[in-house]
Amino acid sequence: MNYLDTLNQPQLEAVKNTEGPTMVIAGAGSGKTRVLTFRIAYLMEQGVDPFNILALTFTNKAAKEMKSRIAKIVGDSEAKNISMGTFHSVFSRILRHHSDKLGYPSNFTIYDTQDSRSLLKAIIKDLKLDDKIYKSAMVGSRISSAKNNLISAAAYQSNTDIISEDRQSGRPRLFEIYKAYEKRCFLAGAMDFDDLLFKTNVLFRDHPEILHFYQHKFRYILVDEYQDTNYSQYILVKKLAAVFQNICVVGDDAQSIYSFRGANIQNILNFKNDYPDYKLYKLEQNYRSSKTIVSAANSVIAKNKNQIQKDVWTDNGEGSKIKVIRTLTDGEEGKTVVNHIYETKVNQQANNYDFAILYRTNAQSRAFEEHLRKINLPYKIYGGLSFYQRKEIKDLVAYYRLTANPTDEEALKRIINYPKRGIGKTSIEKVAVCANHYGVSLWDILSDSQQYPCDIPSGTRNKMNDFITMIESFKIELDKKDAYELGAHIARSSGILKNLYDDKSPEGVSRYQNIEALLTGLKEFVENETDKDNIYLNDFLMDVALLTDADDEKEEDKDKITLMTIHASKGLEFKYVYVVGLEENLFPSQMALNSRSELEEERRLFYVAVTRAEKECTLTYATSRFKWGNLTTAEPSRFIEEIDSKHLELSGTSYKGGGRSLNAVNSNHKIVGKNFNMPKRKLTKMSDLPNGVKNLNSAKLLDLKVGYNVKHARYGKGKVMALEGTPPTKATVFFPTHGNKQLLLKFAKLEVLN
DNA sequence: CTTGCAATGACTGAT
DNA sequence: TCATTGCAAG
Repeated sequence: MNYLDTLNQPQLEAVKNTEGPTMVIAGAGSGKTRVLTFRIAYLMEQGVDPFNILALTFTNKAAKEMKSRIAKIVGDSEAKNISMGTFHSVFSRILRHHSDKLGYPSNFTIYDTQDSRSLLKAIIKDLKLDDKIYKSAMVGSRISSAKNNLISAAAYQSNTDIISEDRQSGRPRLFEIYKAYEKRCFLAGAMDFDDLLFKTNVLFRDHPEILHFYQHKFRYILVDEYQDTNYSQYILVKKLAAVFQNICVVGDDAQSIYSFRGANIQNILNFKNDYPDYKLYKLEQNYRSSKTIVSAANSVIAKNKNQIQKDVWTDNGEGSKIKVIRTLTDGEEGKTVVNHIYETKVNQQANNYDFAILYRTNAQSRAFEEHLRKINLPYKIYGGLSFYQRKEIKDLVAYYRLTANPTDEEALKRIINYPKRGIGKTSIEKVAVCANHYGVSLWDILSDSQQYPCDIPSGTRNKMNDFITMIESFKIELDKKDAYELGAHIARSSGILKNLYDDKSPEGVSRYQNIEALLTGLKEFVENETDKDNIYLNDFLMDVALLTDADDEKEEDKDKITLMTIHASKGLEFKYVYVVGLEENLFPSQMALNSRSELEEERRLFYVAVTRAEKECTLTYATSRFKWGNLTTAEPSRFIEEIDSKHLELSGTSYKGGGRSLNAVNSNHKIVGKNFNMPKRKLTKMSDLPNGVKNLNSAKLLDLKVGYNVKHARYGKGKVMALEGTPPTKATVFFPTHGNKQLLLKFAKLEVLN
């Protein structure tokens, strides 16, 4: 069957009308990704060269998936030539080609948020400003939003509105910080996330021939999640599309949830002004969710004033009502949701990957983790501290970064005394003062003491020289050894591996394992890249700053329950969705209660959350919750009341059996029910669990039945004779060599052989 | 310069 | 609650 036959009328038209400006307004679950994918495949079938296609997606993962789907239609070798990825990754690649035009090295470093904050702190200190008033996070977001609006440090300083804003907020010297930050980043050969877009704009502005080249290269441009683009991104797209105007933007104004990082919902609303002869397609049929869910979501989003008129509907079944569950504490919320998941899993024969727990803030994940661990349900947390943000990983990567780009100030500061080599704070401070004085990088001061004399005691000077020599010895290998060889060499020679190996604490062991994992990743990276003969460390560094956990999902992580923020869940779908922490001041967030527009964004966020669900959506809240260590009381979120009450489960069976009392909601949806009487069970603290228990084939353990053959690390093979508890927590296992043994499943690390 | 303990402030969201 | 920062003592 032709893939086009699977599309409905508006989808098909959106795919086949390939020429000229096009806007696709795609309601939640309306097959937006399919349209994008098929449109690209169709373009190629019409003879368009993949080199001429640019597709900007919201995550690297989305790009990867889309590419492989396109490859299935048009073939691998063709698909891989499409320029597809996030704004940041696509434009960082372009910048690497032309960085000399901006005075940057081609292997410039990408500073992540941590690096950027740390540099800001240093600058605030240098300028002798009060770090209580000039908080790095505050200053950082101010600079970020300036960049996203294409305002350079110089422009910032001469913008009277901005300057008076800063004066009024008591931070008149903010522009000085911005100036110093811009300069220090440049000296370090580093760009932050916003620079990747900002500098590309500068490149296109100052070098028309380069812009011209890309305007003609990218004859067909597609932008996903257009509602979440900021001004900087908007201008980039507009410039690139100016010649051929074959621009197709896809989005949903109702799902615009990133205004905090500069996204401008007006971009989608103004498309018609930018391209008056544009074609508009509306995808309104939802294929994802039940009627109840679609209708409930619609009833909520209708409360927003500012939106493009559309009518999302579905042919799917009615589905079950949306459950609202009240609990007394956040801990109980965790337990209730996890038990609910367990029962649904058993009753509906569902997979782990069918479930998602969505929350407003990362800090909420804890209670759920704790209970999921307790009954051995495998889960995966997205967001929060990603693998690449862990200290030990950042340390090793800092060695790589410094090797590739010695002027990288943040990398240098991070590792010059790690592992300890006797170069302390005061010495580094001295070097920093010198660097400022000469207007060069820290590395220049360290490596050229003749040209940049700096009063440092000879003992310390020697240690510094040793460090410099070491980094330089790595540098020589940059294009001799491949990424894995050099990476492993650095890990060994720097002393990091030994340092962590000697640390026998549980944290130390896990750090060592993480380093090993990074090296394994490097190896895979080298082996998977088949296009080139050799993969060097630079290739790896190129986008390591842009990688997130979601981007390299491991095979063993596939069948796990998903825990993530609602922001991170955009574009995903799950059979069973739990939206938790529905409390005033949490969701909607306290910070969003000041203005209508902020509250509307929270509401869109809630809309996104509910529309992730296919079959069932459950809303929970706790009447009290720990915040910063003390208990605070909470009111249910206004969003619960905003759902048309006919879709809510007012009372009844959200639980089966156990004779527990059920939550009840009266017709005014004031929640009057009692909390559950939870089965009493000794609680095990997370810290009590042995290392590595978390992921240990717990999926299989759940389904353990009497008669199964299992394997125990010490006793060998055995047979399950009896089980206790639902879910099973304890098992009696007969081992031919040791007889009957009572085992706690949590600890026994049984391997299921059936 | 390093170590260990007390004080402190952070919880929106993320490429 | 937890992780980072500041300070005093070795």
